[in-house]
Amino acid sequence: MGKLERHATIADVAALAGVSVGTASKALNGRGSLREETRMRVREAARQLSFEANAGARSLHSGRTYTVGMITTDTIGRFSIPVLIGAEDALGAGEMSVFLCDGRDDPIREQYYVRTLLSRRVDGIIVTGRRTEARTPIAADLPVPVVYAFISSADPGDCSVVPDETGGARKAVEHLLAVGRTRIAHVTGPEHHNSARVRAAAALERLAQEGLEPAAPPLFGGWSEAWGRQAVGILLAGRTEFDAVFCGSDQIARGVCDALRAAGRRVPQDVALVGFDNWDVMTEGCQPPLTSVDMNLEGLGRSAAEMLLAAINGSPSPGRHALPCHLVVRESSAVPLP
Amino acid sequence: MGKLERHATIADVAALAGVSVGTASKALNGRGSLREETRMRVREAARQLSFEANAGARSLHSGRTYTVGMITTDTIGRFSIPVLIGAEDALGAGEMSVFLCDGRDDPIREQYYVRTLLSRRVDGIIVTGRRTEARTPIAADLPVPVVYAFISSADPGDCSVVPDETGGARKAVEHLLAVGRTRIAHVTGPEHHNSARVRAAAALERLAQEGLEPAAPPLFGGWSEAWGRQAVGILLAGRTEFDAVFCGSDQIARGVCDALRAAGRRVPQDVALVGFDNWDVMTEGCQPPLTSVDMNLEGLGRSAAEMLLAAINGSPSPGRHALPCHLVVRESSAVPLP
DNA sequence: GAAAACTAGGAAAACGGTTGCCGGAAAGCT
DNA sequence: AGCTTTCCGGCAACCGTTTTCCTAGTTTTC
Repeated sequence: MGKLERHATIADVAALAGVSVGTASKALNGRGSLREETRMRVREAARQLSFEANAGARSLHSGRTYTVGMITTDTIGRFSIPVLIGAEDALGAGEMSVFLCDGRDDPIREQYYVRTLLSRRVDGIIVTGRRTEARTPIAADLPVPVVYAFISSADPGDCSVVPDETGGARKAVEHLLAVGRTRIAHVTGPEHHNSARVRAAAALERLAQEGLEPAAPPLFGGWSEAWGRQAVGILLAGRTEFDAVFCGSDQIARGVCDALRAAGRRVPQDVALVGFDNWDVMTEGCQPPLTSVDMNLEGLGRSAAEMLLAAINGSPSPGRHALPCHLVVRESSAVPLP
Repeated sequence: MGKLERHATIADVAALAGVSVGTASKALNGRGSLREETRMRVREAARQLSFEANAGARSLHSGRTYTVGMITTDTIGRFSIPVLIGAEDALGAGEMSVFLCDGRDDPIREQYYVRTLLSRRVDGIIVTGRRTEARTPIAADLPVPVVYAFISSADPGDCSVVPDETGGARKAVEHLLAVGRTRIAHVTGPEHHNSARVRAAAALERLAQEGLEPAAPPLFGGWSEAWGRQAVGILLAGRTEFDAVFCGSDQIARGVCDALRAAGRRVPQDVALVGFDNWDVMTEGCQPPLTSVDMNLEGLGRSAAEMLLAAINGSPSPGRHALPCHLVVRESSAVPLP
């Protein structure tokens, strides 16, 4: 299996087909007026040399590279990946290639990437990250459009696409109410984490709307299973009874589930359980399978990419766009048999 | 926050500095012989216009683009991501940018990506994927070097970097032997899956080396927790006793752990448990924390990137390179107190 | 049968950089 | 003063494509 020595150029193709370079270009791009026979001859020559036009040279002329940069603020993680996949998919369909840049929470590294992307003349940039918090804009006065996905920009003039976590939390509570639960507790991540606060606030508000109090003040802790287990201890030690727990993440929910079972409470008969993220590993591993809020991250990535493409074509969509979450109901919150 | 209209060109810089284009280029790249004063003047002009040399135009001349393509055979998943991160890191250090391409198990899509990457004149390509199986080469006679990471190429002349799963499985068994277990069972994924077969074979072989039989024939099933739980049922129903289970994945191990506890067997006192993958979500979520084999995927990605860089610079490393796995010991296999 | 109207394809100028070569000016030497 | 050397920096070619303009040849038209 030899290695082809070098890439064929259009000059090679032209020579082989016995035409000028310009004519070869026209033949391959369907421009100009050429005899069909000539066109075929050139195409055949190109095929024979497995010619692929040099995209760099081409974009030199067109001013567009058909590439975009994707920068992750923090690390490429569980949340940024679906966003990334969705975006890659939508962009690939538009014949655009994606530069991957892992920011690693390092501002220096991030700025280096921004410069690199600009020198590569990307047509646009997507910024994403692990959390939904608003962040300072990646740079001021960039010559290309930028879209923030999942994470959002602190500048309201920038285009950000985020999940509607408030709506998602509300849906979770509404579902628990619909299956007849009224003594609902909330266990979630650290209070300094934006998502934890937003989801907790939305849950409380929705309960208040029904004239209900939560079964306990929201329990802020970590995003781990261990915290979920620990939180159950706290709930059981408290005086008030509870018939449902809405958790800020699936991992917490799983911990809660395991601890409840260990304490002899049945899920969902005694306690209904709803998680957040709809992460298959957790929802399927949980016994019983876990009801959860899905943020549709892949769709979010896709939307972000579409907005970026629109912006590149001159129709920006500034502002913060919140995409709906939806609830996926499974056995952990199924109505108990009468 | 306005938008800069267009990228400054070196001609703009030259004009502002009052020198010719060629001189400007030399000043910025430290070539030629120029007065220090001139150099500074040009640099200042470049800074003022926030000039970034057009990488496409530049590579037109140098013949190198300082980009590589990363194609995932199947989907961007739990295994390909660390590989990808490692590779991106190593390449970024070498000032190379990465094109991300998600093959999605679709050969058409894959071929499209190969063509695109070639037209973008990448300096090399890394192919990765979800499984370690050998795959047919991505294409014959490519004009750029290719390295397969995690997945491997069926052509032994290609460069592949893979984890030494055999060694990893052996280490797991050796560890169980070292903590005094002799009646060891093996629960793993589907038999048609390469990793399942390789790991099982290595485990059996290592046992045989001690003159031992497994506590039961290897149990092939799925990679899920559910299968792990189910497998415990099978083991308990069998006649032979067992004092350890080596699992083909952490998810299986976790299922096994939960089911053992539910059946009243203590981990690690009654049964020691070792998983595979060292996936934090599982090893930490498990009660007790899970001992597991780590394939060092990030390091693998890094190695692959380094080999690719070497190949680009003219020193290819053909063949299949197996990188060592290591065992991370946690409580699930701790020696029981005497 | 000549002028007008097409048609097919070539020549050359971009696009944005890099680099080898060369010439002019200043400085050093006799 | 005249010659050589050194130092700066400009000129132009080149990288691979696209596109505009133009010309020569072929048809059509009256």
